[in-house]
Amino acid sequence: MNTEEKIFNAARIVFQKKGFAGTRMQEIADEAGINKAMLHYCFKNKQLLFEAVFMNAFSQLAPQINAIFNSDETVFEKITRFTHSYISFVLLNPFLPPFVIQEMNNNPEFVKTFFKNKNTPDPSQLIDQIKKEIALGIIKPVNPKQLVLDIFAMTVFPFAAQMMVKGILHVSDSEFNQMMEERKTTIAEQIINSIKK
Amino acid sequence: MNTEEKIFNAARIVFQKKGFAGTRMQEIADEAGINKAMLHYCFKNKQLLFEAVFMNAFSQLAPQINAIFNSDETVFEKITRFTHSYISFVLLNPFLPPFVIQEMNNNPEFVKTFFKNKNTPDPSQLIDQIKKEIALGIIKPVNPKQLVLDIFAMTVFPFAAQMMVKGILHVSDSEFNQMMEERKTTIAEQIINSIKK
DNA sequence: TTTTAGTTTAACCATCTGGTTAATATGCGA
DNA sequence: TCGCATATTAACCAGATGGTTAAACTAAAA
Repeated sequence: MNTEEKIFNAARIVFQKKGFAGTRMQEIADEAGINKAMLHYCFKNKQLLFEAVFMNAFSQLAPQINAIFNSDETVFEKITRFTHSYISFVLLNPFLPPFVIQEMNNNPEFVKTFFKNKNTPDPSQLIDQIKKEIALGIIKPVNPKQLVLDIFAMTVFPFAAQMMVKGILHVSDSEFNQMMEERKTTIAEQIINSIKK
Repeated sequence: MNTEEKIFNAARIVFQKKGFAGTRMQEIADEAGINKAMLHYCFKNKQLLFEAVFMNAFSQLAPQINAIFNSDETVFEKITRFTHSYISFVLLNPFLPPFVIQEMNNNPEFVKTFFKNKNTPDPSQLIDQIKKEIALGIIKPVNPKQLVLDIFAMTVFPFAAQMMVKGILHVSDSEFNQMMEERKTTIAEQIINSIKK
C-alpha cells in the first residue's frame, strides 16, 4: 500500500467517524502513520481530501444502485434486488450512510452542484417504470416518488440512525446485525405486498 | 426575552445547522447579539450549552411520542396517530431529526448514558401490545421490533436524509413539504394494510 | 445617596488547527 | 558513482477557537 492509499484509507476512517468539521488533519496523519505535511503534499488541503473520500463513498454506491434501477427487470424484482444488495453492502460499510447523509445535510450548497455533475443514484427510469406498471394494473395506484422514498427509508434509515435505533429499541450490535439480515428479505416482501394488486 | 433565552435560541439555530463540531461560540454570540463571554457566564462551556440544546430537542419529542405509545388505543390507532403527529411536529422543526441523529452517531458513548438516565422515547409497552394483538390474531405474525423500526423509518427518514432525498428525487422544498403532507395519512394506511389479518 | 449583587463587555490568553517551508532522505537512471 | 526528481520530515506560522479576567454598567436594596 503506497502513501497516497494509506492517507486515503486513514482519511476515510476518520472522516466517517467524526465528520468533516470534527476531523483533524493530525488525526488522519496519525491514523496513516505518516507526517502531516504528506497530507498536503498528496491531497493539497482538507477540503479536497474530504471530497476524494466523499466521492469515493458515493461512487461505490451509485453504480450498484443504478445498475439495479435501470435493468430490464420488473419493479418487484428491482425492489427485491435493491433492498437485498444494499443491506448486504452496507453491513460491510456501516459508517457510509450516516456519513453521506450528515455531510449532505451540513453542506446544502455543495449538494446542488454535486447532483448536477456527478455519478449519482438516479431513480427516474424506475419511476417511469412504476407509472407504466400502474397503468398496466400490476401495481396499485401510488405516488411513484413516495414509493421510491419508502424503499430508501426502509433500507437506509436503520443504518443512518444506527445509534438512535439501538438506543430506543434496546438492541445490541449483534442483535442489530441480525435484524438487518432479516430485513434483507422481509422489507421487499412487505413493500411488494402493500402495492401489488 | 432575557439573555439566557436569547443565547439558547441562538445556540439551537447554530448547533442544528452546523452540528457540535462545526459550531463556533462566536457565531452563537453573533446570532444572539451579545458578547461571547455571556455564553460562558450563562452556560459554563460549549459542551454544557450543547447538552442543554440537545436535551431540550429530545424532551420536545419524547413525551409526545410516549404519550401515544403508552395510551390505551389499539396498535392501528397508535400507528395512525404517531405518524400524523410526528410529521406535523417535524414539519415545523425540520432541523431536529438530522441534528439528533447526527450527534448521536458522533457521540456513541454519550448515547449510552443518555438512554439510561433521561426521558427518552420508549416503545417497550407498544412492543408488548403488538405481541398481544398478534396472539389475538388481529395482526399478522411479525417481529415487533422490526415493525416499530419500520414506523420510525417511514416517518423519520425523509427528514433525517432531507438533502439527499431532495437531490435524488429531484424535488423542491415545496414539493418535499407537499409529499410530507401526503405521508401524514398514507404511511399509516400502508403499514396497517401490510400487517392486518 | 451609597452599597451591593447581578450583568455585560472589551481585551486578553493558551492552545489548537490547517497549512507552509526548507532541509533531508530515497531511489533510480545515466 | 553521481545527478536528479520524487518522497518525507521537523520545525514553523498565522489565524482561529474556547475560555478567562478584570473592569464597567445596571438596578434595586439599605
